[in-house]
Amino acid sequence: MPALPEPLAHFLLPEDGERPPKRERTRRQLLQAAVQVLSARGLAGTSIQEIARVAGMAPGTVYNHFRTREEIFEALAVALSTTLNERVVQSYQGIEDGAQRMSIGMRRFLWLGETSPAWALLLMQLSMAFPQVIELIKPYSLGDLRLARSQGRFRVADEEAAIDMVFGTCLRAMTRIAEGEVAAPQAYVSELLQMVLCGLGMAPADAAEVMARPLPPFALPAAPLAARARRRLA
Amino acid sequence: MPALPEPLAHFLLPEDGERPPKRERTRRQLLQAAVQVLSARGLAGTSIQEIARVAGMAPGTVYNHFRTREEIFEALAVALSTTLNERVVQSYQGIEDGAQRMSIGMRRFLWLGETSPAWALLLMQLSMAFPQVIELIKPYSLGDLRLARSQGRFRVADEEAAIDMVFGTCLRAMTRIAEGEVAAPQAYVSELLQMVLCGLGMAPADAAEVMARPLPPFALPAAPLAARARRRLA
Amino acid sequence: MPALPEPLAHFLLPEDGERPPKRERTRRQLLQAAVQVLSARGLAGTSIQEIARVAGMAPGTVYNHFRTREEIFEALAVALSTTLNERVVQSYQGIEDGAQRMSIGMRRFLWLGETSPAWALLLMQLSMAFPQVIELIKPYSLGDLRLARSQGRFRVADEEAAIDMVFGTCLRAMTRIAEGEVAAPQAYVSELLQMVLCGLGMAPADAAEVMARPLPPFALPAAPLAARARRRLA
Amino acid sequence: MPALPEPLAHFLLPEDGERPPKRERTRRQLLQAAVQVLSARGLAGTSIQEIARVAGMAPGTVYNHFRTREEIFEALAVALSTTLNERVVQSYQGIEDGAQRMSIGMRRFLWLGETSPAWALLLMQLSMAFPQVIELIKPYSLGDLRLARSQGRFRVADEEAAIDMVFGTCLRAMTRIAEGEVAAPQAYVSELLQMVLCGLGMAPADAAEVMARPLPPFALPAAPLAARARRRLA
DNA sequence: CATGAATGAGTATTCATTCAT
DNA sequence: TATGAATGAATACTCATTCAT
Repeated sequence: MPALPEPLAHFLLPEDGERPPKRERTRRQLLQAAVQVLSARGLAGTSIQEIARVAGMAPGTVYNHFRTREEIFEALAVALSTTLNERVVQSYQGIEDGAQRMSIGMRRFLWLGETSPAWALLLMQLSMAFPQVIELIKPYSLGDLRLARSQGRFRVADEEAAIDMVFGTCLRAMTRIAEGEVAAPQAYVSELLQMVLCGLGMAPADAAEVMARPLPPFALPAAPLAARARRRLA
Repeated sequence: MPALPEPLAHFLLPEDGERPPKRERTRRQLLQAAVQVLSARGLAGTSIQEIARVAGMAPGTVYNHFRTREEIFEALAVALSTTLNERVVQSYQGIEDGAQRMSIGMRRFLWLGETSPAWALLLMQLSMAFPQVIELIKPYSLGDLRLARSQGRFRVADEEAAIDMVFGTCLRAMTRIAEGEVAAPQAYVSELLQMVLCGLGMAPADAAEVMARPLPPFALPAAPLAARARRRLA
Repeated sequence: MPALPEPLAHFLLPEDGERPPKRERTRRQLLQAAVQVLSARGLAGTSIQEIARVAGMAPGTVYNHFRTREEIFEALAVALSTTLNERVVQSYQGIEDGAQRMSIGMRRFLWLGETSPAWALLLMQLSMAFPQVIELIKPYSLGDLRLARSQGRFRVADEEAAIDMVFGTCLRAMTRIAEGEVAAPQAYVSELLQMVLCGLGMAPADAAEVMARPLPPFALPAAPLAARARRRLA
Repeated sequence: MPALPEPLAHFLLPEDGERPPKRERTRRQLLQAAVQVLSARGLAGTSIQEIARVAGMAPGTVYNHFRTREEIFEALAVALSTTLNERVVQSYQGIEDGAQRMSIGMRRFLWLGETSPAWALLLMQLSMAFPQVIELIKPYSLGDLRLARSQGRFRVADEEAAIDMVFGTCLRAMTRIAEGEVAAPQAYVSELLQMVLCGLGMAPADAAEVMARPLPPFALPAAPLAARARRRLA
């Protein structure tokens, strides 16, 4: 399975210089194995025994970390969604324009479909089975939506409907991109998101201007304090 | 399982006055049973044996009509999608305005989520597993989109992206409505589709006006000639 | 399936100019279909439904002709064995030397393995499941064996053992030839049967001499009287 | 199922004083159960579920030891053939005369048909489905054949044909004996093998002399060193 | 904690046979 | 006689989960 783009790649790996306790290490190995099998076989086709086999462990071991088959997938769904979320939000930390913040979120999301189709499809699979995947992202989108509205950038009558349009469009577009059905993803994304922004009440010119701004880089998170301290000593 | 609204209810039933041959009758009973089980247990949880049991038949009988487990679901997906499609298109037969045609399609679709949540969720399940469900509808949407564009009602740069926004939004909205997560579906649908129409390039006022027009009735299809003739004789 | 050599080919076909009643014709079609399926799938893998399908009939029809699955195979076994037997015996009708008669029987048998491997393997399959295949041939072999003994050509202490050596050797050799494991069947058969004849008490020189005599032609049977009569009228 | 004669009986049992690990014990229990069911129902009629039932285990357990239905039968075929082979070869270890070695092999083989008909028939069944059964024995027979030839005892033109006569005759004779069709097996075997030896080029008197020599005892193998040591300590 | 053998209910699918038409 | 839809028991194989070691 092709690696995730850097800022996401480590969501299952120990932080730099970090050496998590064995229990945690085993758990991550299992989740990594689950990713592999899920990508290859799909949710329904993924068995505990194969996850264990891929992780190089005995089937029984899985149950020392997860009470149930479902629990593995759910843990994975939450971890993946949370990490993606964190990184995206962090990438537009300094930006004040609600419309731009939201456009960045959507662009980053669709960018994942283009650069890591396997991961994107995995995320889609999990989002269907585990609503948390989306529920975890929603608050951030809603925050940006309200910000943009208060700034007079969006003109939205029904927040709920707006969020549904945003997520519905992005989920579908991500799938189509990841499945290789979109010939020129860059242009496609640009046009698609301009339409969405217009739907949210922006004038076409403003939407185009927002989409023309550069996408801020997608950085690694600052290492947690403890890890940073340890690294300094080494 | 609550009945489908009238114009759809008969997609598995014999036409009025029709008495299909036994083979066809059994096939429909099986599909009906499949609907029940699918709704209750979900795609992955639906076994051939339970379909047979619900249909009051032996497991082997299923294989006189479908070569494979998949084939049942696929047949159901296609039948459901096709019927819905036919009825919707028929309901706006006389209407010339592309924007209105498209808005009617979307409204009718979401209306199904409201009036027949179980059926709507079934359709969603099937649409994930069988792309045909959507591919069968696409050409009609695309036709209306182009019509509206040629009439100067829509201003769309990328047809593909536009279609994805339409379908993505409607699929997600339909699910949320069917799952009862939307408090006031009427208003929600109105606002949602106005946003979509704006995204497709309409001015807010025009979008509002289109959405204000009445939804044409959803009629039973004219019976096929042969059936009508037979009925007249009876 | 490659045709059987002429004198055997017609064991499932109507005699020349013959037009058997429909019942008989259907029965033969079923047996022919059974041959095809058996050759392709083996005894255990042959289903009634496929025989019917290959014969272009409904499964139920089979049961108008055979009470049971077994019965088809048995009928086929007996028919095939009987026909082969008849033709072989007929081919050495005029020959008086018991040793030669027996050698001809064995040669003809192995010749089938070489010229019609598929049929030979079918015959082997059937002979394992239906002892009749062999029991039908035995009396003829035994007759020839006794003749040769009374002529002082064979020196055999135990008839039963002799017959078992003959059949055991021929059955195994036929299989190996039919499966293509024998590089030079002609020489192989010659050496093999010389050994068998020596085992039956002949001197090597006599055995060689018998095997050097030409194999009499394998002719079509004289048509049965009734058929001949009918043909003359036509 | 009647026990196998001693030297063969243990091919599924732990060596004396041995206590194999659990996995191995279970595997042998499964093979033993397979023997029972195969003998009673035949190859085609033997189901995994019945093997498991007879072994007192759950059906799934079988698949922890054999990947496939076939694999059980094959494992059994190989184990049975190998053990028989080993014991026979060992029983004529010190004998130098190739003709005698070969005659002992054949006699022992047919003796199994007489003393353990059920096992013999099982072996026949397996030998039809799994050529390995015979292929494993062939090299030894071929070795003896060549030895006898080099000693001037056999006069054989075609090794391949000779081996086929030997195996063909023995397989058929074994079946007939095991099925109780032979009234006086001792005499029968003696006459049969004299014929075979004559076929291989011996003079009748020599063949009779070889067959008159006593059959060497059929001993248990020397226990492996480790096992012997352990036993001494106990 | 990790192991991995064992479990046993569950699954899709096949197929000989019956029987109403 | 032929049909072919229906039957329903049978079967190989899977897999989440348990538990003794």
